[in-house]
Amino acid sequence: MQPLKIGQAAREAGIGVETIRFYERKGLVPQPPRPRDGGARDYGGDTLWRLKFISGAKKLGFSLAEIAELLELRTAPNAGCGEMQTKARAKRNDIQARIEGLVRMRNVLDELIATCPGHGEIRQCSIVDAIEGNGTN
Amino acid sequence: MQPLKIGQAAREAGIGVETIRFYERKGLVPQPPRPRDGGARDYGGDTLWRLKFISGAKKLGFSLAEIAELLELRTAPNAGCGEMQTKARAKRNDIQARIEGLVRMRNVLDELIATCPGHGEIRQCSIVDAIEGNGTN
DNA sequence: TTAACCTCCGTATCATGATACGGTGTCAAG
DNA sequence: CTTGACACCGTATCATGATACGGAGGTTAA
Repeated sequence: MQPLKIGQAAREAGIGVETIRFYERKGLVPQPPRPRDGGARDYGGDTLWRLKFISGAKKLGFSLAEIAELLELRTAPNAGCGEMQTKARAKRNDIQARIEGLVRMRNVLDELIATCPGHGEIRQCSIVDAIEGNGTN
Repeated sequence: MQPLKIGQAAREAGIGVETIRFYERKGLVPQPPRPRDGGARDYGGDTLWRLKFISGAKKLGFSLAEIAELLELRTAPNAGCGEMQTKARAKRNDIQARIEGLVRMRNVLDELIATCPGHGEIRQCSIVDAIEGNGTN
């Protein structure tokens, strides 16, 4: 199996080459070893998997720090599944809270959209007034 | 009516004084004129309204750039309610997509937590596959 | 063999959204 | 009349998440 080069991996993960190097510097993915023959590094296998994982988690709104934690859930020493379970639970609650915040946001927007007539002058737009009220809370 | 000073306005809008100045530099709010008598600027009226609007819109997940557009809509001569509604809808769909991703993530984590025996290797945990799948899309 | 296109690496720069710092001025209470 | 709390202003710094640049070298295909 010939090496998956960084450009290839970038395309597969839907990110940029520079971004991969950035993740390496951040320690989110290990930099694959350079082959003895001096060719390009191999970004396939686990490295590609991690890149895809990061890309996916980012789309869900996780920060790189959080993604690092998620990755640790898996990378951790085989010994204790219990500790991992605890971490997973904490992360689940994190996510649940985030969902609830977003649902509230969505509901407010739904209400605004429903109330707005959708035509006429902006002066009478109920959305504008409602957003202002939202700031005071 | 005596002038609403910047500190007062900041408290009313629920933001910091430095943040107001930052918004001024960004052009999101005009800097109120300094009175001829040399006292403090008046951050009441429309300025306060804008600060509250910004604060409220931020809570709904709008970026400052988006908020600038929303504010312009209001100032525009023949701006309609329709445009405002369109933007609100777009943001709503944005948020909805994020919610759906997070719900998937939460469900996978729930499954992991339920399936995990509490001991042994974490490698078989399925949490990660779902996230990875999300990255490829 | 020469152009096009990569890899590799260090360093620099950018965008976003603030927050902090330092100095000056003003005002009001004690 | 001094102390303290602000206002005002320019500039600096921060965190996060990238993206760009420059130059050396490798690979490939016309």
